[in-house]
Amino acid sequence: MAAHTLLDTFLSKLRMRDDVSDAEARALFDCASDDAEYPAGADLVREGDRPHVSMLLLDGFTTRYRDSPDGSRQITAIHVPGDFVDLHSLLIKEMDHSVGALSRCRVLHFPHPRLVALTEAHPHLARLLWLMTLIDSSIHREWLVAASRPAPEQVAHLVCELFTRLNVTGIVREHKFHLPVTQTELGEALGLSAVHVNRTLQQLRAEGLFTWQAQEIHILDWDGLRRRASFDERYLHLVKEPR
Amino acid sequence: MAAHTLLDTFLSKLRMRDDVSDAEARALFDCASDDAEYPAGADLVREGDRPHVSMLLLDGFTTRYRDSPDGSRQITAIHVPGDFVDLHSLLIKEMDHSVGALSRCRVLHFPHPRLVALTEAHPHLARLLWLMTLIDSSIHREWLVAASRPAPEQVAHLVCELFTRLNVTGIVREHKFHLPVTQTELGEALGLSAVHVNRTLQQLRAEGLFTWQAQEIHILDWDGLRRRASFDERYLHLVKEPR
DNA sequence: CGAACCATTGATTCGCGTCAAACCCGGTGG
DNA sequence: CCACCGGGTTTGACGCGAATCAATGGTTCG
Repeated sequence: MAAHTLLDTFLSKLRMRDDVSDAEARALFDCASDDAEYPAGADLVREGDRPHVSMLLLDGFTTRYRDSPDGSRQITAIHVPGDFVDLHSLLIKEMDHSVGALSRCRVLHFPHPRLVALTEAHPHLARLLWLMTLIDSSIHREWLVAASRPAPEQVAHLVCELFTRLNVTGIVREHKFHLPVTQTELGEALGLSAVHVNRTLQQLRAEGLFTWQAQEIHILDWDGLRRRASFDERYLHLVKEPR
Repeated sequence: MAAHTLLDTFLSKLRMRDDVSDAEARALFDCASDDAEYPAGADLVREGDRPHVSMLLLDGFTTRYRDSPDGSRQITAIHVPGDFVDLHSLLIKEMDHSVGALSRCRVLHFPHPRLVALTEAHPHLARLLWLMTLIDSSIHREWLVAASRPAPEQVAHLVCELFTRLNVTGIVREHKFHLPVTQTELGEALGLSAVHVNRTLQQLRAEGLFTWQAQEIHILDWDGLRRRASFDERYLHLVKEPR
């Protein structure tokens, strides 16, 4: 599949938030250069790097994370196909965290000079890219809110979020989707130990809300899960309006 | 003091990250409309609002927060003089959290239509505004990392962050600064109970790192505090370079 | 067929929440 | 001037959620 076919996923995410003219879409496509592939476990960017391209995730899953000197890792974000994984490096310049591949994944490069030129030529499109980073920020806030709630709520909330975000990409079918995240990694994202994650998953399974086996999530009771997680998708801003 | 004198604080924050031409500074100044004042405890914006202006904090302290149905409150950010408290509402449109005043505070209004025009006329300035929201995002990530560490580290880290951010504004003198935050609010920011915050503060005081009495923070041992908090200010991106 | 990784389970410990009460303070009003 | 009050701080007792330590299966893979 050609890279710019997959770019459509990103475009559709933009178009869920505002109209994007054909000219803008073309300018965006023209902005991409080559693509690259990484095996599971590889780092796409590392803390301290000064990338000269931003990467759009075409296929696979990635995390943003920070390692502590004591060996623990905190995952601060999970990215799904169609997300920009490090658009912020365009302006932040020096990475303050790393981006790692959860699965084999493919990315499309957007050289920074071209992106800068894009913001000059297409201010509206620039605002939409800005918006996408603002939504990332909103997700961070939501994780902060969730962080001080009991483990079952946290896990349920993350499942709700990923389900909702993946629904947009067409990856979900029949309330089932693949998520290449181990229980250890889930713990790193939520600030829980792998042991406790395991017990929490068992509990939620027993409640009949969803199953999570062999990296395959099956949501059995969406409304119940939403309630369990106090999930309110407004923070994802899946609303189309002039920006 | 005239409002645009205080706007200089914001300008100096921008200029710590990149050059800002006089023309750009003037365009920014012209973008402001009127100012407003709020008493401590008031909300500047509420979840669900659709503001038509963004507010620059001239004086005082504010929080971003979300209230849960069970009555608990989670503070996701603290803003200090010279910060934009809701620049993101420019593109996010519908607020997904509230902004409350920790102290009496004064803000300067920036009507959204003018800001949009600004992004069209001054792409570089637009990128700098974007950058400021990216730094907010970076702070969120740092809080996420800190959230899964023991209480004393968390508190120490927040003190380090605020000290560093306030240093830029000239509010700090002799390693002392005023911070209108109660122990309850500190708990709401860190996801700790007020009781535990109290005991944690006592412990840190006993360690001789800093004192926090009557909303006055006095840092006694900056290097020790940094070490205790594993504080690395790189995430605040206080570096000047072309953006 | 071991090595490595992941999921699972049990036992124990500990950080932190919760509940409850006392204390300290500046502000208010009789 | 003192009784009163409310918000914030402080202390103590108690219990729970989650970390830690340690060990056992299950799988995949070289």
